[in-house]
Amino acid sequence: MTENPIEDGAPTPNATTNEAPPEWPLSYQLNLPKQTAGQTSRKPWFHHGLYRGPQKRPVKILYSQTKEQSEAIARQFLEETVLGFDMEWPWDSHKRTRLQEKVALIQIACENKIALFHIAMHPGKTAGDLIAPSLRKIIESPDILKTGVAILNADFSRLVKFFSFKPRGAFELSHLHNLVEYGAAQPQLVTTKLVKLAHQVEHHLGLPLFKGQVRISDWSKPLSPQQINYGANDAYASFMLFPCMNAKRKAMDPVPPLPLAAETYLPYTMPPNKSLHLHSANAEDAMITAEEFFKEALDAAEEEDVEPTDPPLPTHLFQRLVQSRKILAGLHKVPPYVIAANSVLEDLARQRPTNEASLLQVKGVGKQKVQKYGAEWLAVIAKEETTNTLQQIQLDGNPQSLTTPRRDSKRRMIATTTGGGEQSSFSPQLQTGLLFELEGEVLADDKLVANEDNSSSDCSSAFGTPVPLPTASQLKRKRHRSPLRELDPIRGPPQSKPTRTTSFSPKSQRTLQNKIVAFGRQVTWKLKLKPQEPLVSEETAKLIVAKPPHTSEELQIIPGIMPFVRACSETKMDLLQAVKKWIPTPPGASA
DNA sequence: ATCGCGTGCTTCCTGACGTC
DNA sequence: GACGTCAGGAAGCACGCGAT
Repeated sequence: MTENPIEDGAPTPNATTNEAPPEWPLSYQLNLPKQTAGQTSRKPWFHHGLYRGPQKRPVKILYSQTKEQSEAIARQFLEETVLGFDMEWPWDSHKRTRLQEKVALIQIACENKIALFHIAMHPGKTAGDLIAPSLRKIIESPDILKTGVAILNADFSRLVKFFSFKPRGAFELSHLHNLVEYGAAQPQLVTTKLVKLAHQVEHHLGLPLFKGQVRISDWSKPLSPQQINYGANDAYASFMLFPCMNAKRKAMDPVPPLPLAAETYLPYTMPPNKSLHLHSANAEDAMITAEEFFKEALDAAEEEDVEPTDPPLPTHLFQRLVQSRKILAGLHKVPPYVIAANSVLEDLARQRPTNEASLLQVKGVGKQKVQKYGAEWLAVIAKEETTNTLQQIQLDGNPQSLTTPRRDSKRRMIATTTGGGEQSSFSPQLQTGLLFELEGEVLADDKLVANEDNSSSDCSSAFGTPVPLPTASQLKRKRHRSPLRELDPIRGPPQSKPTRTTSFSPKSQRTLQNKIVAFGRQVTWKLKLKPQEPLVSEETAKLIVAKPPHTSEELQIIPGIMPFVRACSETKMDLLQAVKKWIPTPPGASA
């Protein structure tokens, strides 16, 4: 049995922050076999057989070839509130005439069992002959959500067209996927757009879903083991995705309501790409669009926020940019205003872009400006950042305290669990979904969710977004340093450790910086996908030398370091070890 | 008023992708 | 295989911007 999806309380735009990580919501969990030493690790395909319940009970498969068997099996599902749902039919069913060949197989799944109703084998000529009453009841009940991809326009439309059923409770998984994936960060993307089941399974359940030729095999004959596996898998995946994504939804801030059943507002034909409709918390309205919901939430959050939205203008950096504009104007023999308007320089100073991509985000800066003046602007900004950071490290040894508040910080604070759009350095746990931890001894082992390159060996990839790096153990450490903890108004920021700064001669510093940059190049060569920009900038190298990290925590708080850290992990090159080798821990310093 | 630029919009086309 | 959707690129055009 699963929880009732509707019974999670009336969501409000001002829902409080969910600090506690959501737990895997089911008693049946992924149970991968332990890897032995030296064994090549590779992700297995998603398979219902990989899940185990209490006392290691496997998922049962119930297969019916007659209406009577179907009735007995269907009755076992009548008390469920959510069922994975799928149907199969011969790919050339439009050429066939028998009703059994219009809908050959109906699959439903709950947490502990999967039913395969092989309609093609049922004798009879009418819908009443073929479909057991309890199965029809399940299909037509609005209180039993049937979850699947394209369930309305593919599966349910067939049941309407050929069986004259009135199916209800079609829960389109793509809708929930879009909701938890984009949420408040990009509400315009929270639409009814369909997303492949295989994509969703890999994304949320962490394992690839096999889709071979069996999909278009003949479902009208007795099923082969491959067909049974395929049919059972699709339905079970459709079921598993719901509680998984629903847990992510409940972890969002604000908590959006569940999407409405698809048939309540969408046609049975291929749905247009429109804004997702959600259950409304307002008793007067039955529904609210996702865009409206997040707009209300944002407005409410901004009303509470009394601080000005624009950060103060960093006048020193602005003056530097003005000087730089003069020089550029001289070089290009154009008036300064052609290089950039004052407002553009102000935005540059406020937003402090660090690469060409972020330069392009600045209003008034396009490809041509980036090409002509981008390098100069980036250099001015980087120089200013380095000067500031070094000064700050000398003052308090905490480079993180320098993070400039961004214009859209509020929007990011109400971002989603897995977040589309730009990732915020304020909320690493939200980007990766790694706050989703699985229970159980097997899943608690970092090494068990296999991956070809071992780069995503974190257990939570089976529930969060499978983001390769940093590893789960690194992120667990990070969790203890959660930004929420650091911003906690009651407990206040954690006590900073005694700072260690280095006192190398300028020449030694330069040598060490060069070593770090060269290390970055080695890592780049090993990467399969080469980054467009150097993994480690001179500024970052300077910061490493200025305050050498001795733990991964210290390493990860260095501004701009994370792409480098990820690439090192991916290529199995130990950055921390290298730094320690070049810059040994001074005596008496605590790691 | 002028200039050069960025931006946004529309239209058309193509190919990829989605379902079974 | 059939059918439909959608994203992205290219091209052209209009408009707004800000310093002089």
